[in-house]
Amino acid sequence: MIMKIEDDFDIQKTANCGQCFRAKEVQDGFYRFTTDRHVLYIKPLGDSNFDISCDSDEWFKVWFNYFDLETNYREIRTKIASVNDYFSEAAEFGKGIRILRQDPFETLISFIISQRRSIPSIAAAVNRLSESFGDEVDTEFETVNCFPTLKQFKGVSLLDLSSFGLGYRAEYIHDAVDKIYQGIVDFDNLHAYSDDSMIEELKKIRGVGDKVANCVALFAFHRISRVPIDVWISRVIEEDFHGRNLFLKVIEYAGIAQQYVFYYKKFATQ
DNA sequence: GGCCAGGCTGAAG
DNA sequence: CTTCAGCCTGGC
Repeated sequence: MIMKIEDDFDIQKTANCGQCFRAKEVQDGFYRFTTDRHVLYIKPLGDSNFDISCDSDEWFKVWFNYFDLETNYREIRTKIASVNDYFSEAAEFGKGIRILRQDPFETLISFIISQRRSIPSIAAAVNRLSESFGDEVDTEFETVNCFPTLKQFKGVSLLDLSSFGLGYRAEYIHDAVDKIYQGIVDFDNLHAYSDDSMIEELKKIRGVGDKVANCVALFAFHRISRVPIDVWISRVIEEDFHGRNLFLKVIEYAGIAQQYVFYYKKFATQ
């Protein structure tokens, strides 16, 4: 069906800006997104129209929220752009990016894997895990593997995990699954935590530090004032902001500003 | 072959 | 509190 979406919404940028690892361009301009057991094929048709593969019921139950369509990004982008020239250019370059509300467990495991690796290499590892341990869902075009659930990960030994080219991260994933399963990390209730206590709770997991914890807070729980500081954002603060953390100037939506800036620094200025 | 990548840990200053 | 080597593996 056709859906009209008037606000900033660029499928390609949203899929490729580094916040998610399983979104993919499939064919004929369609992008495939998956979350939980849902699969969506979506294609921009121009003039704010999008061809989507699901019905209106699923769209409003699942995807409207996933793409954060109730938030007015145009308004936020304009405010971010008004800070200085750098933010203005980054916001223009990243215009259309939306901060997804991804599945928390998938986000956690994906960003544990992400440390010291490139995006394609992260995506490959996440896909291998999905193909080996995740459920299969049939769509009208293909069979898609879901990201494995906590239960499915629980059934995988550390030894088996180690055979996935995850290196030292295999142990971190094993620890994450273990601590969530045992309730040492209160994962199911994280949505009720304040930003700071959420980060603290996540950091109980081995291999989860400030950066990964902030990615989970931002990309799964939509805590949009959180700014994950990776090497690219550090470089911006050093090289372009002269050591000042200018994200503080737009703290209410600093996470969105961060994503524009990350995308700009990594893909436009290299 | 050598070096480095979208971090974290643990040890030492 | 801050710094820094070492870590698995794949890609160049």
